[in-house]
Amino acid sequence: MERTPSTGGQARQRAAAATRERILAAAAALLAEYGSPKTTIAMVARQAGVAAGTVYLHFPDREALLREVLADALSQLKLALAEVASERAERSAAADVRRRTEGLVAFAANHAELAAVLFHPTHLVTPAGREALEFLVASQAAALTEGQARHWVRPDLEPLLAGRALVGSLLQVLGWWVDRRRSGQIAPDPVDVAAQLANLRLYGTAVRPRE
Amino acid sequence: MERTPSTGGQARQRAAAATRERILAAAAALLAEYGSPKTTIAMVARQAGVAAGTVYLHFPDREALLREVLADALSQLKLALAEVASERAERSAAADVRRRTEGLVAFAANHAELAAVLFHPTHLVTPAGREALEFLVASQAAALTEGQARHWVRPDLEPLLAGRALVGSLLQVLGWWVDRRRSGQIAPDPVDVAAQLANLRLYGTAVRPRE
Amino acid sequence: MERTPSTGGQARQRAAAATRERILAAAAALLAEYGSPKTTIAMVARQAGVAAGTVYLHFPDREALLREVLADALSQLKLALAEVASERAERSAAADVRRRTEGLVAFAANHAELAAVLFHPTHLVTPAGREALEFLVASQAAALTEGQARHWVRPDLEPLLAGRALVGSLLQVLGWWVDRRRSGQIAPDPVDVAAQLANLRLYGTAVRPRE
Amino acid sequence: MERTPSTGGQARQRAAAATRERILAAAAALLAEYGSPKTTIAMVARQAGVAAGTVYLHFPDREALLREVLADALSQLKLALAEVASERAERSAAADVRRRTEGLVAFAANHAELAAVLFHPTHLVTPAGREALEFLVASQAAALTEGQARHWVRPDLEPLLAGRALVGSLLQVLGWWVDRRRSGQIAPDPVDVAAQLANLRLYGTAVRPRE
DNA sequence: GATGAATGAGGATTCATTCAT
DNA sequence: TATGAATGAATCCTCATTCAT
Repeated sequence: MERTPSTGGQARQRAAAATRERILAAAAALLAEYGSPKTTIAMVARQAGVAAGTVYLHFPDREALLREVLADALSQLKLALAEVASERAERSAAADVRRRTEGLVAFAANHAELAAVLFHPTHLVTPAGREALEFLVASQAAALTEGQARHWVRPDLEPLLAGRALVGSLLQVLGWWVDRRRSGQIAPDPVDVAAQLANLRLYGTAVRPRE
Repeated sequence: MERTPSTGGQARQRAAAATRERILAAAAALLAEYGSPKTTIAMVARQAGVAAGTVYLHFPDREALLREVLADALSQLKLALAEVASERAERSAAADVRRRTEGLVAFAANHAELAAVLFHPTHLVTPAGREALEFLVASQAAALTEGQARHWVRPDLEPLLAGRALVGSLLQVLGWWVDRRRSGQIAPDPVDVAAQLANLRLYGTAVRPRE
Repeated sequence: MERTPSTGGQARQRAAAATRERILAAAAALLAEYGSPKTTIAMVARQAGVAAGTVYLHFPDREALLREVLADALSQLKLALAEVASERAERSAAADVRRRTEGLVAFAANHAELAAVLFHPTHLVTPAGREALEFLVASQAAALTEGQARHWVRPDLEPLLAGRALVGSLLQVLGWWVDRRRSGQIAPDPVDVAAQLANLRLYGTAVRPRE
Repeated sequence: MERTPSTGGQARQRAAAATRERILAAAAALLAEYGSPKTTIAMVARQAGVAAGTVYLHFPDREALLREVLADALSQLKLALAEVASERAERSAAADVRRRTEGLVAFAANHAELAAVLFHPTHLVTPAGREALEFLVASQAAALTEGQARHWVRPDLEPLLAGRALVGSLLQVLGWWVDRRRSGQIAPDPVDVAAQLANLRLYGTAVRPRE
């Protein structure tokens, strides 16, 4: 799928890699802003300061470029989530959920562009976008299943279905939140967003009897 | 020099209206399947069994056709939801949420195509799609606000944020569910879907202390 | 080229003739305003208060309709000019030129729409428009030739060339003048226009030695 | 992220410029022959020996291409007229008019295609064509005004009106003349055309008392 | 590796013309 | 006669992709 550049001079290799990165960065910026259907190769090339043909030196076609941007974003997200997950700490169920939600919100805050790409609706219909979505669903489902094993999560929940619902709310809210922040509109504080999402996830909307 | 054309030709009027409907139906089917960017006028015309030019006899442009399909779908959804809402009955908070969720799932089941159009991610970036989304968010937020007034809903929830989260889960789950059903894959029972969504919404994922 | 309507009821025939006239009038109005390339059959039909198909009942095609509008306008012009020409009066050369020029300006003033159609640049490239032009050239040339015979017109002038030049100035000035009047802009007085055109034609621009 | 593209590839630049010129030339040829409404981009591309899309590489749209052809033709005309005007010579009024008229005729003879474009009736309704026309009217009017100041031109002439009339005859005669020459028909000698036009302009059609 | 001009297959839209009612 | 919905060829323009330099 990718092409290994010729084995010649290392400086050239490095330069080529840099070009490749510039193209990816340019594509990410445009995809975050406009979504896939409205982002043309010409736009990407211009933004990257590169000729249109150069894009095809580094990616076989438009589709592959898009896929790679999304894959990169997804792996960054995985990285961020893994970091949170790996935190060594005894945590209560609720604290764990809160911590993970904060991690997700932090990712959206710190990698706003990647988040905007990942959560852009038009990308959910591409293979790579769908893959990202399904990864999130799967990990949420896994978390729920594990939670059920530990009696943190209600046993009547269908992990796959509930996981998908949770991902839906996360994508929707974070996508909206990131867009607002990126476009300079007022947006709730990250701490609040995380708290709201975590509470909603843990306890739903209903008042709890005697809590 | 102007003259109002005679109103005659009712058969023709009916035929024209039928053509218009065929075009709308064809567009709905294709939009549900492929989303807006991949649905061309030529495809719509072929599916409707008319010439390409005919589409422009009934709609000023592609955009207007898309808008109308989405608007139709949205108004059908509103209709379905209003019906549920108008049911005269003393309902508990939980029963009310369940009933409304069932109504939504029923809409998705009975108007699978419209639901698929409405929930197709690519449509959320169009004006009409965004309108549909914001309508849902607003009505969820309103429901939450009212619930807070009646002490059904936890007062710490931010209605707009939580409403958006709820819409996210509904769109995600119902979109996925409708797609599976439409493509003939196995999909959970409507009753289960509604129950899961309602429970998740009411109580979240955590086990409830002594319930 | 034309079609004789069926021999049936006379009332119907009269109605049909009226429709035909309405179409011609509508076409004239639009051609005067927009010129041929921007005037569509749909526009003509709407303006005439008639269905698009009806136009084809009275004219074999767009081209024929255009041709007839132009032909009508030309024959009106011929009529107006013939009237002036037929005035029984002993006239000096100069008076004759002035009278004829006044006649042309009067036509432009009184039949502004026909004049606008006739003088619209885009019509000069159609067969009918070219015919109108060539008619004017021929009659100017004839007038010049006659003038030469009577020693009113300088013998060194090439009638065909000079006639074309005269037509050029008439079309250009009257076209401009009619447009201004039709669009409500300030425009010189008809008397002035005629006087200027006649003087220019008779004596050119140079001051005359001892006049 | 932006980067100024290297300026290299002079050969390519030259080739691109050549393509651009080929397109302009093709457009000029077709516009001269058929006028704007009948000249399609496909025709231009075919005539230029390029693909249709290539045209849009060099011109933003059809309109811009047309505008540029007309602007080029106009500037060539201005150049030719300026050359004549700048000739250092003591000239009598009549000699001056003759010289200028000869200059115009020479332009029509030497740049037949450009002249045909410029004088094609359908172009007079485009913004660029109108601009060309108004430029000519303005310069004729200016010449007349100056002539009046020097007592070469009759004081009773309205410069703007007379200027327009003169332009009308020039366009009409030269347009006709160029067309004949371009289509291989017999056409008067340039010297004769210039002489006739100049005489007509100076003295009109009437015999002059004692000349 | 990089360039960017060139390509051409679509895609949206218009409009003269036809024809069943 | 009149209608007006339907047709489809023609036109403008876009954009992913190629390739000679």
